[in-house]
Amino acid sequence: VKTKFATLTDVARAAGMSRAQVSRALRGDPGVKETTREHVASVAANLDYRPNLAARNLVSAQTSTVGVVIGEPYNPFHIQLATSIDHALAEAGLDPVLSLRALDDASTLREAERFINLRAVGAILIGTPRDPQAIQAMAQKLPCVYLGKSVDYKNVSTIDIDDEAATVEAVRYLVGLGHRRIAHLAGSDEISAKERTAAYTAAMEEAGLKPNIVYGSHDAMSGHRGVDALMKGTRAPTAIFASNDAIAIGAIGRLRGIGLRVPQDVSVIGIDDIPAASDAAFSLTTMRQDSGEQARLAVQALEMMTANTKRHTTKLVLSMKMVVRESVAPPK
Amino acid sequence: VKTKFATLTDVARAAGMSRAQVSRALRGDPGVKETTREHVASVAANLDYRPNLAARNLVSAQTSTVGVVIGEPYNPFHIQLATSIDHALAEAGLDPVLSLRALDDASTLREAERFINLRAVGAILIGTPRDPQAIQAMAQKLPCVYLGKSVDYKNVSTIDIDDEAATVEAVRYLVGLGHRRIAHLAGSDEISAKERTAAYTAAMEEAGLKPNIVYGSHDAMSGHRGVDALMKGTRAPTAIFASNDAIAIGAIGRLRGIGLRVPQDVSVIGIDDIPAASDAAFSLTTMRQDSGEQARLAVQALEMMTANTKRHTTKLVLSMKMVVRESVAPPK
DNA sequence: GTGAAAGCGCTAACAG
DNA sequence: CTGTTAGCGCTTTCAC
Repeated sequence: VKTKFATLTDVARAAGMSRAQVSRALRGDPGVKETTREHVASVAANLDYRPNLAARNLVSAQTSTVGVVIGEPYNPFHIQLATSIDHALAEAGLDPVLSLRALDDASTLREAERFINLRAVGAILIGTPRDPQAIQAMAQKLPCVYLGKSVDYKNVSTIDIDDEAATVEAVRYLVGLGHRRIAHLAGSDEISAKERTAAYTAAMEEAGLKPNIVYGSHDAMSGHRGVDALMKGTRAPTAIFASNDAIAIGAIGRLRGIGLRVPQDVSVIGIDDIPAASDAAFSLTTMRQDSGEQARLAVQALEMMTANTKRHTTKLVLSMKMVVRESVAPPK
Repeated sequence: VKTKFATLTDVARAAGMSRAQVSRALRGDPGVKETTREHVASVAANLDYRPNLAARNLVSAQTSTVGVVIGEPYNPFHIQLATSIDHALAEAGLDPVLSLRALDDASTLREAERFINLRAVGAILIGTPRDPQAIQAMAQKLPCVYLGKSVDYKNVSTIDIDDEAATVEAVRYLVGLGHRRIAHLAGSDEISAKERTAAYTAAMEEAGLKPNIVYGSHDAMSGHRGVDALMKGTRAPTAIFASNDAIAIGAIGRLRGIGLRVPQDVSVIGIDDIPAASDAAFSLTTMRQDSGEQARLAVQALEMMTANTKRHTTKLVLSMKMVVRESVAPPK
């Protein structure tokens, strides 16, 4: 049975006062007597009143909706970020509308369309789209905050990670421990992956060491395969710097699979600090990205863009902190 | 700069006709001359017109919004389901509003609240909440379809999986291959996990075999630990029936880690058929849950509930199909 | 096929 | 502190 909802008018009548005052009372507007507010609240509860968001948005010409696009739904770190953003948004009184549809050209535009029709105040984009033009197009239509590595978009606020610094720190750490043969399990053509690979190469050369790179993608399977490629060579590494934690975890699994111990035989270090990294089974040493902080900054950046009349874009670069666990040791 | 959007009135004026007709033209209403429609479309495009969904929903007193709650965001199968539902909904002309907030008492109610205020036509719930009361409460407020194992909720359509049949099929398959020592890596207290464990026990006893169960949870780490528990015993199993693929994959990784080959030394079978299961690195034999079909049926069930005046609930039980890959072999 | 009129449920001035 | 008055942008009868 399609139930009709009680309207403000119903509540006003039942409470014996004007709709305007009821509206104010319900929204916690300052100019309402405390007793009135309580009375209204109880009447509304009795009637099971539900504010109609459509009406509210229509008349106030603004919403509290923020579109959130998850670039790689199967990437645990993206889910973690999305969850953090969800909370950060809620704290700011904003309502996320999530999208799982990957950021390719067509679907991005379609999602943008939807956000616009919803009159969303803006969008937060997680992850690297293949096509920078798609996000650029989206940014033309509503304030966008991009989380993750990106080219220098115009009109887009970005929360970047200092991949280079993190990579250098990781490599130097391994070098400092005495490792000489440090291999790199790289991602593919995401910008962050490329930067990490470049920084790795530079750091190795700086230390007078020869880079050893196996390309793959940012998932566990890739780590698995990467180890196979690495270990059949004549100069097997004593340490592996993985482009992210998923790869690192896949690599650890595979190393053990072929009878190698971590870290006694091979050390492994990753980037991200996904939930699984801290699990005792892996105890992965890694460079932590603070998803909570990124989320908070993203929401803040969005608010800056919407508050001012002139869209004030933010460009931030966050650094990562090393989390030392048990997957790294000096070489034998 | 906060841009104002063009309204229907603007388009109507520019097109030299009434708002009503423009509205019909834009929405593809039948009673509009073809030339008119084209004209309106081009004028609207020129003005970069965006229909205001709030206004539309308000006046038509209905939305195309469907709330979708993901119970376990870190469970790849849930993400897969959510993605399928996303597509199925889009095909039905409905708009998903996703929620990552787990289904505990408080947040469920809060999400329900939000869906109601949005005047969503219904909700699709993925996964097993700890608290059945929360979902029951949600169902009282809007049509709900529950995906996954559940108690027999009233007023909730459910798309169930035949865990028992799938389990029995898996166990019999192993028995048929000659396995006698078949262990079970169980989940925890999710209903589906319990059912699988119960069916496993029954199937083992039916075959005159002694059950061997290690409890854990539905993730890869649990498989890892489960293997450790299993293999240090005196009667190590020749086959493992895992309560889901995540566990199975964790188990395979760990088996290899301790020098055991899969399937030569130990066979492993799972349930779900998550993306990683088909990866060459695991090649996991498993019982497939068809997420696409589940999604389609869920949307269909929702439509049945909203179409009829009396909410017609659906209770479906889907069976799984075995996908034979390379993680299972006869015992040595 | 097309237009005119009448609101949907709510908030935002503006008065008191 | 509270009420009155106007609509927000759109769809929907109901005419023509």
